[in-house]
Order: sequence, then structure tokens, then C-alpha cells
Amino acid sequence: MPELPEVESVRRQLDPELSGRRVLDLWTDPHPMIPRQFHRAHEVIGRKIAHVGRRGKFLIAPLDGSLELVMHLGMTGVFRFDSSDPYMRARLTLDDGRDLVFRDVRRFGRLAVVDAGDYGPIPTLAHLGPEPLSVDFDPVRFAGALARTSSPVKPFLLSQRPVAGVGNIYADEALWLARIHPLSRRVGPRRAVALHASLREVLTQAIEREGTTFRDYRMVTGASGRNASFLLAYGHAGHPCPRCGTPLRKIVLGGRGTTYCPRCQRA
DNA sequence: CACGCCTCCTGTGCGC
DNA sequence: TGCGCACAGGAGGCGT
Repeated sequence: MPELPEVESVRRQLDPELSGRRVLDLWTDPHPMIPRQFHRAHEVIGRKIAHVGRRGKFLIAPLDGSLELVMHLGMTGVFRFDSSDPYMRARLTLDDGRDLVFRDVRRFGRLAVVDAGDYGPIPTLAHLGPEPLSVDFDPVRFAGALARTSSPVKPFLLSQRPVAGVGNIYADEALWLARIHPLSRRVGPRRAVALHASLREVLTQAIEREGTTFRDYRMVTGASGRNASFLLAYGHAGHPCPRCGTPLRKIVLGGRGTTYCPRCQRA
């Protein structure tokens, strides 16, 4: 569900609430998925949260004792304060008397405690590409990565390796903006630079609008993101391309719905 | 190591 | 109305 702009919006709300707070208790529901999804989570008890940071779609909160709490919203994860509900998977009791509730209908979300910087238990985080909105996301290196892979460009973006935080929605949006076919296996330097710029544009705009809400994604306040009505490709299959008027086409690529313009985006 | 496929889970919307 | 199926914004594990 949530991609970088949604996770960043959540981070900005959580950070001032959690910074300096100590976790007094943790409740997790007794489902068999929990041990797998909540690696060492109970070690958060008694620890103080320094702040809430982010890498790609992962929220990372440094704790005292050289530990880190790593949180991933999966497809349907939401954080709320003091709002118990039937899909509550975890509840952190804080030293200011409030409860932070993790709601997650599909149970793909994760709460893991790891030794600081040791992301072995979280392979995608361990091999995560550069932050797209930082100077580490370099167009020349990005072009090099695209030149070296044999994967179609969209699944490569979704792998989180060439760049962090891009999911299904913003991959479709950026590829449309850069006029690159999602199945393209040959993205040369010129188109790579265009894609680099498009990713930054699409993600920056989405952050300004506090993310895209279709159904599940909500901020900590419960508010929806405002970006959905600005999407140009994703979710608009069958509608005219905003650039050329050709009906947008939907295909399945790596098991994910993919919308693109068959005229603007050539392989 | 890299890639493609399948799986985890639950709810919703659609066609028949 | 009821049923079955495809699909949903993600990542991990496995076989090749």
C-alpha cells in the first residue's frame, strides 16, 4: 500500500509524538504470522525512542541500547493513537500515558527490533537503493544500474535496489511522465536521466499532498492524502492519455497491475 | 548473484 | 441474493 510519500507523511506526524518517549509496554495479537512479522519486537519494552526516521518505505526509530525499531506498513498498515479496533495488531504503551496502535488488515506490516544498522533480518532494507530525494540518488549511477540489469524497468524499480521507496503507483506515474514502457529492458542514458527526474517530480508532488489514499492509507490523524486526484496514469486504464488522448492500457507485470500509454510509452 | 514465480493475509467489487 | 473469482498500494523465500 504505502510508498515513500505515504510513509514520509506518517513519519512527519509520528516523529514529534514519539521523540523522547519511552515504551512501557507492548501488546501484540496472538496470530501465527506475528513471530515472523514482528521480529524481536518485544525488546522495544523499556526503551526510549530517539526519533522517527525513514529509509524508503521503512520507518526506523533508533532506541537506546544501540537498537532500532523498524516499522513497515505493508499494504494496509496504519498508526493511530488511542484507537483500538478489530484490526489492531500491536499496541505500544508510551510513558506519556498514550497508546500507539498499529492497525493492519492484511498483516503484511512489520515491527522489528534489530541491532542498530544490522538489517540482515530485513533483506530489502539491507540492500536498499539510495533515497530518491537525496543527493545520493545520482542520475549517472542510476543510468548505470539500468544499463546493467536485464529486468524490465518496472519490476526493477519495484525491487527497491536502484532507488528506495518506489511502489506500484509511483512507478506507473514516473514511467508515464518519462515516456518509458514498463516492460522496457533497454533504458539508455538519456531516458534514464528523464526517469530520474520524473521519479523526483512525482514523489515530491505526492509528499506535498501527503500521499495517495485509495482506501486503506491514512495518516496518524486519520486524514486521507490528497494526491489521488492528481494521478495521471495509475488507476486510469481505459481513459484517454492526458498527453495524447490514446486510451491508457492495463497489463499485468510481475503480478502487479500496470497502466501505461501504448502510444507515448514505447518499448 | 540475479531473476521470475509463488506465498503470506483479509477484504472488496465484479460477473454470473 | 449468493457464489466464485480476480484483484489490492509489499516483501520474503524458493528454485533455476
